[in-house]
Order: sequence, then C-alpha cells, then structure tokens
Amino acid sequence: MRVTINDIAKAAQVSASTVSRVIADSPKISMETKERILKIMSDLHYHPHFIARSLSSKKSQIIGVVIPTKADIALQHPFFSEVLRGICSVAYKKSYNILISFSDDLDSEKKNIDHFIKGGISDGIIFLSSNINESIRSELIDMQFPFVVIGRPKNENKLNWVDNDNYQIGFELTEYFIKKGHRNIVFLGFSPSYNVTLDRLNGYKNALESNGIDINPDFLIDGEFDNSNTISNHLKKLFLGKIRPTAIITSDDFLAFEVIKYLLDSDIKVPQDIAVSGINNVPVSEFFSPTLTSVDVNAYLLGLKAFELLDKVIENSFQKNYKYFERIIVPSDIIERDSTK
Amino acid sequence: MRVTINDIAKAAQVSASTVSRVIADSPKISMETKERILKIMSDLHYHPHFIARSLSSKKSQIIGVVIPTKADIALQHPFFSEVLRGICSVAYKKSYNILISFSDDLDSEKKNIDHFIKGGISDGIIFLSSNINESIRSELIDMQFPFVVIGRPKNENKLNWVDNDNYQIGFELTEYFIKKGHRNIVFLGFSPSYNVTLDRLNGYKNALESNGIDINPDFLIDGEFDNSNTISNHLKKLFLGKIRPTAIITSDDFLAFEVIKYLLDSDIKVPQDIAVSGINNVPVSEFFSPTLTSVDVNAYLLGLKAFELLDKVIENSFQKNYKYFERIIVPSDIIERDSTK
DNA sequence: CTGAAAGCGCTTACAG
DNA sequence: CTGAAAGCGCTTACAG
Repeated sequence: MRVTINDIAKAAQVSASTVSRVIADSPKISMETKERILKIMSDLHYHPHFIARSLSSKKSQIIGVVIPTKADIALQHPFFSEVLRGICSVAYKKSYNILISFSDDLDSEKKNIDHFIKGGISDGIIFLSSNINESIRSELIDMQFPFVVIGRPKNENKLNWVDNDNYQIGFELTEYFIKKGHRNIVFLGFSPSYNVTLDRLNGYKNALESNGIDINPDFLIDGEFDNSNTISNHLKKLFLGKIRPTAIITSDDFLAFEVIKYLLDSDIKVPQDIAVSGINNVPVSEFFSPTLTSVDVNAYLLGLKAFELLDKVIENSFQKNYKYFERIIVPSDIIERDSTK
Repeated sequence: MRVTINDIAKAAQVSASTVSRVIADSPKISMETKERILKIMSDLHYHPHFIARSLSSKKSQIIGVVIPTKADIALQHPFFSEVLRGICSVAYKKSYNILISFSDDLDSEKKNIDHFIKGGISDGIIFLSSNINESIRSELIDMQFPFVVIGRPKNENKLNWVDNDNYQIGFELTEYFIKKGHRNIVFLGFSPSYNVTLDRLNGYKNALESNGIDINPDFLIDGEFDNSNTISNHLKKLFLGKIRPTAIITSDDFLAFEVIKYLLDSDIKVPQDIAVSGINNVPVSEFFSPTLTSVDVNAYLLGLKAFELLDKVIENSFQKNYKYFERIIVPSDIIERDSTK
C-alpha cells in the first residue's frame, strides 16, 4: 500500500536510519548515497508520513489559530481573513500548517484548545483576539506552551503579543480632525470588553485634552448595540443636543457605514454637514459613497509578525525554562478619503 | 512528563488496552471499570494524544480546506469566511479539525496537497473553488482520496460537489429585471475561467430569450479587468452607445460597488437612471447607498453541506472500491434593496 | 559515514 | 469482559 521508509531502505540496500537521514538532509550522509536514495524515493513516489514523524519527533509542524469565543461571527470581517493570510504567508515557508479553531462557547473553545495542546496536535497557538479567556491563558503559561496573542491583552506582562498602537491610532485620527478645524468630535463604538477600542478611546481623549478641548461625555458612545440601544437612537439624540458634532470617529469601518447610512437617510450630508471616519480600512471603503476615510491597520502584517514571533517562541521553548517575551507594534496609516474632506 | 495511557493503566491496575477501550467508549467494558478508569483519567489530567491515535488508527480526524491558487486574495471576500464558518460549524461536532491551505502558485499548492494526503495529515479535502487543477484532481481520483468541491467543476461527472444553481441565479435575476420593465440589461463580470460566472451568464441569456428579448453583444462585459480594460471604460462606452442600458447585473457585489461608484461620480443616478444588482449579498450591501439588491447564496450552508458530504464520502471510502458521488444544490434568494427599486 | 534497537502513544486483532 | 503482543511509520541516541 503506502510506500514507507522501510520500502526505500530495502530497495536501496541500506537501513531505515539512513533513509531517514536523507529525508532530513543530514550532513552525515555521503552525497552519493543521498542521491541514490533520493532517486529511489522519487521513483517509488515516496512521501514521508507526517503523523509518524510527529509522533517520534514530538513536533507536529502545525500551529493552531484560535478565534476566541464570540469572535466567530466576526470572522466575517475582512480583518480576520487578512490576518490569516499574513500568518499563512510565512507559515508555509517555514513548513508549518495552520489549523483553525472557532467555537460558539467557552466550553468547546477549551475543548478545542485542549485537543491542540494536550492532544499534541499543535506546536504553538496564535490567538486572533486579545480577548483571551483567563483560565485558558494561565493554563498555557503554566504548561509553558508557546502562544502569541494578536491584540494587546488585558494583563500584558509576560505574554507575547503583536498589535497596532491603538492609542496612537485614536490620538492621530483625532488630531487629524482637530487640524481640520473640528472641535466637536464624537467617538462611537468603544466597548469595555475590548482593549482595542478602549485604547483608541484614550488616544481620542488625550488628543482633545492636549489641544485644550473639553471632553463632552455626550460625545462618547459605547458600541454594545442591541435592539433597544441602537446606533440611530444615539445619533438622533446627538443631533437634538445643544452642541451638534461636526465629526464622528467610529471604531470600525462597518460602524461608519451604518452611521453614514443613517445620516444620509436623515438628509444629513457627509462630509458637508458632518465628517465621518472608520478604522480598519476594509476593501469596500474606497467604493462606498462617500469614500470612507479610515486607518489601515496592516492586518496582513499583524498576522505575519505574529507567526514570526510564535516561531521564535517555539524555537526558544526547546531550551528548558528559557522564557522569552516580546511585544511587536505594527504601524498603521490614516487613509484620507471623501468622507472627511 | 506527559500522562499516557500506560500511566493510567498502571494506576488502575489494568492493561493499556482496557484504558484505550474506555477512551473509545467501547461497549465491551463493564460500567464499573469504565467509571473507575474515567475518574483516574480526570484525576491525572489525562488527555489522549491525537497524533499517536492517528498513527495507529490511520485516521487523523483532520480535513484540509484548500483554497486553490489565486483564490488566496479572494479570501478577503466574505464569501470564503462564511463558507469556512459553515464547514467548521459541523466539523467540530463530528470531532474533525480544519487545516487550511492557500498557496500563491501551483507548485506550492501541489506540495501542500501532497502533505495533506500522502503525508497522512488529512482524511479528506474540501476545495473552496471549482477551479481545481486538472492534474491534482485526477491524482486524487486515482488514489480514491475523499474530496468535495464547492462550486461546479468543469468536468462535473464522478465528482462530489456542492454549489448554488448559478444558472438559475442568472435566470431569476434577469427575469426580476424584465418583470420590472427592463429590456436593456447589461451582464457584467463573467470570466471564461470560472464556471460560476458562465452559468450565471447563461441564465441571463436564456431569461432574455424566453422573454423574446434579443441579446445585445455590447451588453455582455467580461470581468477580466486590468489597467487597460477597466470597468469605467466599459461603462463609458456603454453610455455612448445607441441603446442605453437601464439595468446592470454584476456577477458580484464588489463589482456592483465599483460600478455604482463610477455611475454616481458620473452623475448617473442609481436606481433612477439605471438599476444595478450584485450577487453574493455581502454584509455591506445593506449599508451601501443605495442599498444593494443582491442574491444571497447561503455561503454558510454551502460550507456546511460540503462538510456533511465529505463526511459521507469518508465513511464510504472505508468500504473498498465503493464509489459514491453526489451533487448538492444549495438554494439562493434574491434580496431586493434600493439599487433596483 | 552507516546500522540495530528502542521508543513516540496509541489501536486492534487474537486469544482467553 | 480483559490482556499480551504486534504494529502504525517515523526519529534518534548509541555504537561502530
């Protein structure tokens, strides 16, 4: 049936060890045997069996990409695909395969991660959200299992993570508006459970302060929307208030789309009556009308860097008790389009 | 270090075989031993080692999701994420894990697939595009390796695939426009290398014919755009022609977004001057202005069904030489929005 | 430079 | 209902 290392060994009149060394391209093998065996391998269509290799070498060459609970729906967001592409771009070059996991609830998430780790399936894990469950996290740390988080986690010490500087994103975007003469700037879409949005909010606040603009609490709108707490209600209230805003920063492009839709439906012109920006620079932003000002967060790079970091962590994990922590900041760029011009 | 089946066996004073049977929940084991061993397993934090299990059982419980060459950029399209979610939704329940593969070129794609199959990593493969390479495909068939294609492949016989009825999508969408009184309907974005778009185009043609409307060759615009062959050039030409179109069917929402952007920039009103529809119903469609009429292709269901089918194929593959082929059609729905009202 | 042997952690006929 | 043994296809000290 399957051609094994032993078949090759037999055909080449050598031992299986030798064949194994040829596969591993060990320098201990003479060029001629190497070539001879290589030829036989290709003649017999031999292909090493990864599972068997993993079992004896204790490395699976598989890394798990975990999309934490509730982020599964978020996978629809192009951000995740981009990150995934970034991860894969380098992973394959380093001959790693990518196993993905998303789960509806914490239980199945834990089960999934258990499989990955205790089941010996993966050599390392990338979490596609900073919102990593506490108990999972401490378990990983206890086991000294290599993992990297995309996004800055709540307790960021002694963890490997890569992220944008979200504080700076909020800061710069706000300054961008201030420089354009805006003073009444709304920040819409922060959520206490997501560091990302809080960092962006803080950047916003500090930019206002350092430009001598008071923070108007009415202009801070959290993003935990539901049937009773709708975007349109918030916006309606906003325009009934004494001080009307002239700009809205939303924490994500899709929020911006919703906001703009509401505004246009209410005959409020963007950007003439009010400027709106998103964050994340999804592909549609340049086709939306008006085209949307946004911040390119370089999701692809985020993924790529995360993998490179994980690779490093895995390497280091071979040295017993060596601990290695690194945080990587990926740059971001404001992309100016019509919605703020 | 790692707690193995032998540790459990020792602690429980039974053989490893017995422990193994408990893990597999074999009916041959008495309830009391079962419970006793289960307790010990949990006390010792035992977790079965998947790689080891795979090696001896010859099943990895991993299925590969292959995104064929050049589709990797397309992963940015929400369609793929949706399909992926659909696949995962059932796969995990059946305790399968998902390994994903995308490659820049055919060589690395083949290498990847070789790993999956000959490397014993995956029990089956789902191709996330009908555009599967001929040589890969025939090799898989020769090896009788279980695989399912999402999309109707060129030579559809003796293959397992799941797809929408794209002919019908084209037909119904066209009839929808005809019923609204349109006669000069453009079809934009077919591509000879993609069956999907050709099927949709054929549906379009037949709908026109069966309503006694001549096909205007000027109204058929292929979708292989580049720097010289731009959408705006095509549209410009269209509006200079004798017969001006009153509706445009685009083969994808993102094309529709581009088209609408151009039209609005040229002061052509949508839908007043011309109606535009997309296909695929991406999330932004309802926020675009005008909100975009589209066709929901149920990508999630496409993925779900593909996995179910693959599962069946894998089951059947255990019976030697049993061949099982099935094609599954997933329904689609026209979602009417402002862009055609 | 090459080989014999043990082992990775399971499963699964076979036997009782 | 349970166990002893062989085997899945590799790798890797150890020895020469």
